[in-house]
Amino acid sequence: MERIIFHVDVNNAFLSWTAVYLLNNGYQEDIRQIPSIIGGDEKERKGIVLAKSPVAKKMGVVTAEPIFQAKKKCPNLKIFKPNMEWYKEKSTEFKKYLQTYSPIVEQFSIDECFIDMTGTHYLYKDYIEVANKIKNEIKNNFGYTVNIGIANNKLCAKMASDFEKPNKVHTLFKDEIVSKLWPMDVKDLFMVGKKTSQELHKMNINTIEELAHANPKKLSAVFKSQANYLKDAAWGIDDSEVSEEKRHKSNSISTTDTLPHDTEDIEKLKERLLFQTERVCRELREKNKYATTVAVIFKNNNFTSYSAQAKLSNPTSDSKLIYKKVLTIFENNYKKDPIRLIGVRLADLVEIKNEQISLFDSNEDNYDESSIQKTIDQINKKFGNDLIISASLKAIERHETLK
DNA sequence: TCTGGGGTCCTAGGACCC
DNA sequence: TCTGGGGTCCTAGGACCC
Repeated sequence: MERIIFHVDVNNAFLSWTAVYLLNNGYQEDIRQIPSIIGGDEKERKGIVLAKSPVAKKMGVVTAEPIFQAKKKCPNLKIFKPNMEWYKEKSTEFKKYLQTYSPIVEQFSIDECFIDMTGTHYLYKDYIEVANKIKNEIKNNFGYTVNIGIANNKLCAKMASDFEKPNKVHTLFKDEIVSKLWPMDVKDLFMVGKKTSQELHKMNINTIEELAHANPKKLSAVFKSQANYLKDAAWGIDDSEVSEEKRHKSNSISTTDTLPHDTEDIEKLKERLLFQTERVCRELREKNKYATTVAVIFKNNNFTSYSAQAKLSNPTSDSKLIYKKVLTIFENNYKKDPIRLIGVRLADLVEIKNEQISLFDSNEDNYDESSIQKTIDQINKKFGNDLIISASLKAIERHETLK
């Protein structure tokens, strides 16, 4: 039986959700109707466009460009701060609502879900009608609009939801590939970014139709294993399942900060790493997971990035043990260049702690305190003390510094 | 005050083993 | 006697997504 997949995409998610928040809180103007953006703090060097209103878009404002550039294009631009807590709330509410239509909902990002509607035809005869119902209910109940793509697989559903915005339902069924997908520019195909489209254009492949008919050997020579994906995608082929778990199986947790000023100050960098380690470890413990790999991420004033990673002897969620590893990696890899951004990443996360008793690790220095820290996390959460760092963590920092 | 932050997946190359 | 070749594991970097 042919599958039926919906892809539901919130239109201008951050901006729409902020608009709803403001209207709920007595703000008179709907910021979706004026030239506006959601953007980071320019003073903190986080000043880029995260989302834009349709009016701002019309004036040439694009996502991820610096705010000062956006202002040039659009002098009367109004800028609003992102509110991630609120966005997460709206995202959860969005997903929960969609689950009332099918048990198989996959959250693809904060503002996108796939729904497997196959087998719901006993309940809903006409899928386009259901999609319109969902779209309208979201608008009426929650105050923002969505696009819905309907297709026989995830890839085509995703492509369809992107067609014409906002507040639209589109289909891209098998028999519509030639008429709807093929005329599109290759750069609009999912997973074809800047590099890939440049390479394709060099090969004189400009439309998805041309990609569909491209010589497989030539494609493979340039794109290696990606060639298979490209060919399949151009023909609208995708067998992947809508799966709820897949997205929950996060295999890494990371945090990075762009610093207010470039710095070569080792103490400052280490202190930043300390807070970041605490941040990612707390998230790790919340998820009841243990990390196997620790990485430190750098970006210098030339925008050159580098990173280094190392394995822990045992998976752990103990901030103290992880911070020790972070410092070792930092000291062995920091190139003494002016640092613009620094961060910590935990990877190869496992569910169960693999307690490997090592003869050499049985000293006090390597005693795993993760269970104690979990308790501390809960207390901190209860009393709202978000930034308490345990004294022992601080001690490591001092100790390592003195060495 | 010029270019964010959080992810996933893939690849090339080195170390090591047989 | 002038350097094979398969396999695994690991790391760094890059492409891509929202």
